Amino acid sequence: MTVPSVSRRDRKKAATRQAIADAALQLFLERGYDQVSIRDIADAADVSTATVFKHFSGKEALVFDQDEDRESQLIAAVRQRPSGQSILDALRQHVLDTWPAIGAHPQAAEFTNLVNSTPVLRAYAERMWTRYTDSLSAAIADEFGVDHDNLACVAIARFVLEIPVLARGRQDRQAAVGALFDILTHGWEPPSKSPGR
Amino acid sequence: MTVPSVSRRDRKKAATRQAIADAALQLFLERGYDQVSIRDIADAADVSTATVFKHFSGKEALVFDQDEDRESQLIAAVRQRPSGQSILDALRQHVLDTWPAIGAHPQAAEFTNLVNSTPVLRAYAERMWTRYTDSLSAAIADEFGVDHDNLACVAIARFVLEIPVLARGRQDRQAAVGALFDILTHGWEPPSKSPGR
DNA sequence: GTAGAAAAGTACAACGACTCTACTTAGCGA
DNA sequence: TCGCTAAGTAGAGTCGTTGTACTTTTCTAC
Repeated sequence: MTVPSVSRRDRKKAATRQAIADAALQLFLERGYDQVSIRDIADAADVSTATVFKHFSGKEALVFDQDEDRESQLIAAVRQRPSGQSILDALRQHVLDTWPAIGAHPQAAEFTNLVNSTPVLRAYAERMWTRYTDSLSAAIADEFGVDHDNLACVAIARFVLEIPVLARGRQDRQAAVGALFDILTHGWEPPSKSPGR
Repeated sequence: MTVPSVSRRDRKKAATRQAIADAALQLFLERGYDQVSIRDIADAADVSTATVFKHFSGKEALVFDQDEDRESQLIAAVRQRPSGQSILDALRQHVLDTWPAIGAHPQAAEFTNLVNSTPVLRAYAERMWTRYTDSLSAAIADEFGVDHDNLACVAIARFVLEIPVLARGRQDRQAAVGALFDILTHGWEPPSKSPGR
């Protein structure tokens, strides 16, 4: 797939990064996040601790390796949506489309468990999404020709970005995403008792 | 006002806590959050660093001193609402009622500026609210007799708790809170161009 | 009042995340 | 072949935070 690395240097750099990420993930899954120090990871990957921080901004970033460019995809989904489609529908479709890939990991279950059972990782994961509130709301505001800090735009951006967080861990994520977008589209309705969970 | 401290010990304890919080706030406002170490604060308050952590769970908690018991108030607003009032209306009223007190600080402007210009503090402030998602959603679910992890209940709890975050820094917070609750009640509507900001 | 429990505070050492500086090494381009 | 640059290393240092063992203060019960 994506192998734009031409030079040997870039290849080696990527290899080092990968070695660190792999070592980190394995150790985290084995012992738990708090029971693994940066030094442990550096030793396992056979690099110095300084090198770890050359590749990753902090310990939490080691867990969420391929953070990718969610931001640009998000903006594109709004800007390049089919004419006539509402922004909320475009975002709903985008979330439904790009999401299965994330759960396709080999050790998805253990990984989810690791994140959910480590408070600092839960917090980091939530921030990964809400970090894009500003750029998403700016894109939405542009579509309507209003100020970037328009309250309705900031609000819907934030609410939409909460949806992945809320849907995580649900048995039927597709249905959950749909229900959450319905709340934003039509307003909240009290739950019905019978269908339960 | 609230002076339930009877014993001298409790009074002294509260005094040292206050001394630490005061010293911390002053230093933070003077130099900025990152330019002040725990040792600086401890020295200014004439206590040891260990004492600082006896009173506050971490450096960020020094900024948000009177965190109070927002949680119990929130639950009470749902549980003890007037009969016939919807949960969303009860929460809207609760937010509108209990909020002016927070902005009544003497150095409110500088304080807001401090928080907004320090990423770690922004993150902490957001988490202060969303931390109560679980208990609020449980209370809401109880009102309807559904499971605690009912999606609609978790979602509305989370969205409501985002409202204070979204309304912070707005010129007319009351109006902002109202508009945000309207989104949750009736669904999102695209912004109109003319009224602008 | 005084003894002793209980809590607040201190000094000090330690750990882990992270940064900085100066140095070495390896790939790249001429 | 000769630098230039970027990757990596070693090692010391800062800072937040915790744990341990000790002193001081206050409360309580005799």
